[in-house]
Amino acid sequence: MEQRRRRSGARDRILDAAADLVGEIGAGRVTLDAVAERAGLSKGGLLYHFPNKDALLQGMIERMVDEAVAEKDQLRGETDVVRNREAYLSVAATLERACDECQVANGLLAALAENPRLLDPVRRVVSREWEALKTNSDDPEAALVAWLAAQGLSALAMHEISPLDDADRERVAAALFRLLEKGIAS
Amino acid sequence: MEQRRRRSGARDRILDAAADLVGEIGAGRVTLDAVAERAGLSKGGLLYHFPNKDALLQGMIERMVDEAVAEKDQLRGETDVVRNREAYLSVAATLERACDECQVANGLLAALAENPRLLDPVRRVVSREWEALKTNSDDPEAALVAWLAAQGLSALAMHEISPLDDADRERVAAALFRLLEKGIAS
DNA sequence: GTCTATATCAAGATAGAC
DNA sequence: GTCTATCTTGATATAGAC
Repeated sequence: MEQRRRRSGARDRILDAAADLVGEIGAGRVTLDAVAERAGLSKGGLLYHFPNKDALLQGMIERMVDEAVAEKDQLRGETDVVRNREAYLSVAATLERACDECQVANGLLAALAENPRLLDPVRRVVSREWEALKTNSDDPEAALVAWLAAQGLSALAMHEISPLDDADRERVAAALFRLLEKGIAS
Repeated sequence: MEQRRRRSGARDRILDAAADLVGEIGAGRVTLDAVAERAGLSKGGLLYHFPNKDALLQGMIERMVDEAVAEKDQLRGETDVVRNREAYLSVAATLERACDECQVANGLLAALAENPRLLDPVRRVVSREWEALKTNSDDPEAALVAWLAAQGLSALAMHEISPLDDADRERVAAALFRLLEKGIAS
């Protein structure tokens, strides 16, 4: 009974394949056939796990949101920064991710292309983060600006239009952390 | 010969219709039939102006980029802020737009869904802005952070996942302008 | 739980009339 | 410059065997 940890095996393979394909050929062009082939099973097999395309996209989004939240939570346990803590965690998590595995992007884009309502889970998380920042930050202005900048970074990377090179990224990271620590000058 | 100013009339009507539809039914579901109907002509007529769907999407993107640039240029003539001027103009333009007519969003999303390469014009403009910010700003750190935050605002609005209410928006605007004026505290 | 069909349908694109 | 066909393709989804 070793299969408690992986929810299904095939399920995750399918989601991985779908995410890859969105990145490669564009969200609007991903087909069930292609996903099935990439995941190493037939279309019939795929449709057993996800009865239709919306279910597949919904699965991508949900896994993606879960992973992003988990990432931040893990960081929460590893860091001892206390000033503007929530904003720090968000910014650090965003910078860390760096779009190596930009599945975040892929899932989002696919959802947007097919059905904007699939973004509801993302909407919820973003809303919750924003409220937390407003109420729990030591310096809300700095926290909100830094968080928005991190969102900007993430969006640019996601759409693959980011003009930042590595040096830029370091520079921005330093600036954001300084902003969170010191605030905006007065 | 009064038709110098409007490039074709029908052309713009088609682009408007396409942008509307992307917002309403999702980028991946826009069809040439639907665009033609909305624009008040037949599919054949549409295909005279845009020989295929990629050409239509390319048209949306190009018009969108042109308008954004024009908006910023107009603002350039109307404002006398000098400190971190380029960043100020970008931030102000972003805040102004506020997504009343979020065609920016629509064009982008449609392009992403169908063919990531259609974003090349956007890539160019973003890259140019970023370089300008790095070299021409009085306080590059503040300018880059503020610009990124504006990009974040824009992205959130574009994907319709923005958690900001009107009060939030004013608060953020004030913080960004203060950041550009005063810099990050040291 | 996974496979092979195949039904069904809609979309993009073409050709040629008006 | 715009229209009405029509062609062709490829995608979702179903049914039922293994």
